[in-house]
Amino acid sequence: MQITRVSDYDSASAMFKALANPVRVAIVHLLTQKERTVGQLVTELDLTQPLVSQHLRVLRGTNLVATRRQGQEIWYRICDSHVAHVVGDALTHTQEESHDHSR
Amino acid sequence: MQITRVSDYDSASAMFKALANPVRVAIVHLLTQKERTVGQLVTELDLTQPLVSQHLRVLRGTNLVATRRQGQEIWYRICDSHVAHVVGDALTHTQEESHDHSR
DNA sequence: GTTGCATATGCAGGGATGTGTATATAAGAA
DNA sequence: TTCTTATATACACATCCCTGCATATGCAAC
Repeated sequence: MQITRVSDYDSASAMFKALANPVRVAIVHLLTQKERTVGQLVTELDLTQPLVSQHLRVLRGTNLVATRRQGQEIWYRICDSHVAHVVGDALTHTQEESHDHSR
Repeated sequence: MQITRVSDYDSASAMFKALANPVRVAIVHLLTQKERTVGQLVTELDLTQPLVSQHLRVLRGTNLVATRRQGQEIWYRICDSHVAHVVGDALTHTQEESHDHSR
C-alpha cells in the first residue's frame, strides 16, 4: 500500500512517550526481572514515593504495567512480553552505540 | 546487584523520547522497509517538508537513522536492526492491546 | 555569476511534561 | 474510633516539545 497515515502510529508513539523518561525505563527494567511493590521500587531507585507513584501512573495509563493489591501493598508487574522486548532491544541498541567509536 | 542508578537509563530513554511522536515512528517504520529521500517521505506522509526535516533531525541526533547524499538528494536509512526490532515490537504490542477486550 | 530544486535551520506561540511539597485515600492494628 | 503504614493525587512552577511559517544552505545546470 502507498498511503501511510501518521495517525496509525499514535498508539505506538504513546507507548514510546511513556518510556521517554529514565525513571520509567528503570522501573520497567526492574519489573522485567520480577514484580515489586511501590516501596521496593522507592528503595531500589532511591527516589521519593510520590515521584515513583507519578511515574507508575503513567505506565499504568498506557497499559505497560499491571497491578494487584495484597493487603496494603500494591504489586506491580510488566503487562506482556513485548514490553520487555522493547526495553531489552533499546538497551542493547544504546549499549552497542556507546561502544561504537568508528563514526 | 542491589543498586540501580536511574542515570544508567538516560540513553535508552533518549531513544524512546526520539520515538515519542507519531510522525517519527511513521518515518522509522517506512525506513525499516527501504531507504528513502526526504522528498519521498514528504509525499508518502503528506506533511510539509520543514516538518519532516525537523523530525529527521531528531532521529539523526539520536543515531536512529543515517544518511548518504547523492546529488542534491539525501537518502535516509535505519541505523541498525535493533531500531527496527524496537518499533516492530511496539507496533505488535499496541495492536494486540487494541484487540484485547478482556480486561 | 544566476536560476531552480532539495533539504536544513531559525523563531515564536501554545501546549505538554517533570518533579517538589503538601495532602488525600485505603488497609490493617489496637 | 485513632494510629500507622502504604500508596495515590493535587497543585504549582520551570522546562521542554510540537509545529507553522519564513528563510537559509547546498548542489547541479546553465
